[in-house]
Amino acid sequence: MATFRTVKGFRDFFPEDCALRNYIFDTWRQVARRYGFVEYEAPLVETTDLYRKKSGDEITSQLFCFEDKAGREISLRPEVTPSLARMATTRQRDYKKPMKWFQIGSCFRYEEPQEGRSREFIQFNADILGDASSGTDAELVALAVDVMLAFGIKAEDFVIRLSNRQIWTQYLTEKAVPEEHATTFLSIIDKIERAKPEDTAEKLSNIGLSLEDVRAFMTAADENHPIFATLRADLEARGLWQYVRIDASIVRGLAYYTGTVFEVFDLKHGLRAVAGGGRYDKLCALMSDGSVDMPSAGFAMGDVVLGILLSKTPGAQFGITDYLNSQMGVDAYVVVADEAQRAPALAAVQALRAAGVRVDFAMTAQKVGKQFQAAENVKARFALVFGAEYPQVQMKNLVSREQTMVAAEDLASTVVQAVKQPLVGKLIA
RNA sequence: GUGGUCGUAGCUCAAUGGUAGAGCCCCAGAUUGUGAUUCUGGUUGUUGCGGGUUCGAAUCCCGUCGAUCACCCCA
Repeated sequence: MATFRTVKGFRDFFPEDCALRNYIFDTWRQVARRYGFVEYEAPLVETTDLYRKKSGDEITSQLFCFEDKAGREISLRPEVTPSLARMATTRQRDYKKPMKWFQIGSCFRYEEPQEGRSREFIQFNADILGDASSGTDAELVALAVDVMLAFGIKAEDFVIRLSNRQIWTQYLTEKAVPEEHATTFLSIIDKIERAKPEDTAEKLSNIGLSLEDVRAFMTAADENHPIFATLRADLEARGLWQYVRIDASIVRGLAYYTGTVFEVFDLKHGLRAVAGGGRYDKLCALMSDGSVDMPSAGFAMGDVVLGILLSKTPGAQFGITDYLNSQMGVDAYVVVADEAQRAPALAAVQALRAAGVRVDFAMTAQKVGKQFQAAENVKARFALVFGAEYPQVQMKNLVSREQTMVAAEDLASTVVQAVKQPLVGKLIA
């Protein structure tokens, strides 16, 4: 039994886990680049005040915080948006608007871990800064949809639940509810599907509202509500409206959202939200004490729930398998059949690697059978046998099992050509 | 932070208060120039940890740590 283990809520990434993680990263990055986003990164730690200033109680109660050796209050980042707002407000004049930025990195929240929830998780963040239009919101929803599709997660597997906080602020204005109750009210709406109706009714009556009236308003706030009109037209034109379901109970816990809000949910497994985000028009102004007013919107997708969803979605397996095959294998395994030929074999290993071929070999003397087994284990496509016949080298296709002799001087160019050929599937006897 | 369930080999699990086991995996050999199968052998445990009850504890009790579920909320 190991004496040491990972700290509660933290994960190891063994090679197979790391390969899956890299597949997720590559897919995120590829789709974001397809949308014209550029990548940035922020520090893993910030002053605790940065999070106190904006996020609201939900997040600050989960901060992974500590004092550094000089007594400064520091927190591991629970999310990246505050750092982004800090960075963007500091140097926004250096960048043309709108700024389409994305980021991939770890975040930390001190909460009770369970399935889909760990204390360190990796987020993909995509944000568009300096554009208040609903076209921006549509671009972000479209990106979220395309990311899901890129993973092989299809329309029957997920949905974007979308709303707009303004329908509720308008509602409160109509009902003459004092503004200081707005946060309380949104918190009630957030829980309305989970809490007991009588509790909800009581909380609403405390701020002068009735559950029946709120319920009726929610039902009426469907996809025909005028507040969604331009966003809907945009997404319909893209053919993506089918992925969106208007749901007025989506308000999101973070304090800074001001307009469109949405979350990505799976439809078949009852998992937690895969992604979430929305419009935060006032955040940059808040973070810069009013000197930079930059309306913005964005969303984040976490690797943990996404990973669970990928493992449970049959259609997502092809992409993973392809990626793992391309990333985990090597092109050629050099077999040293005769130790007298180790020197030229090593020279060939280095020459092949210099030519861009992925090569592995037995670093100590091994029986030929062992070396072929090792070639199989590392998923090599070709075996290159250095033996008594050198300077002829035997080249064996480990899939088709065909063998040919190649002159040592032609080996690099021959292998380079061979690995470009499409894979021939293994025949099933 | 609160409550429920659980914790045995690297993994999946067995062992009714009475000597801690199996399968898989891994390593070596059978097999000295070809991948599979098979066979043989081998490593692996302070039964999460610490106390307690008992002649005797993997088993019962308490605590603690961890996993998981619910609350909370969300990536």
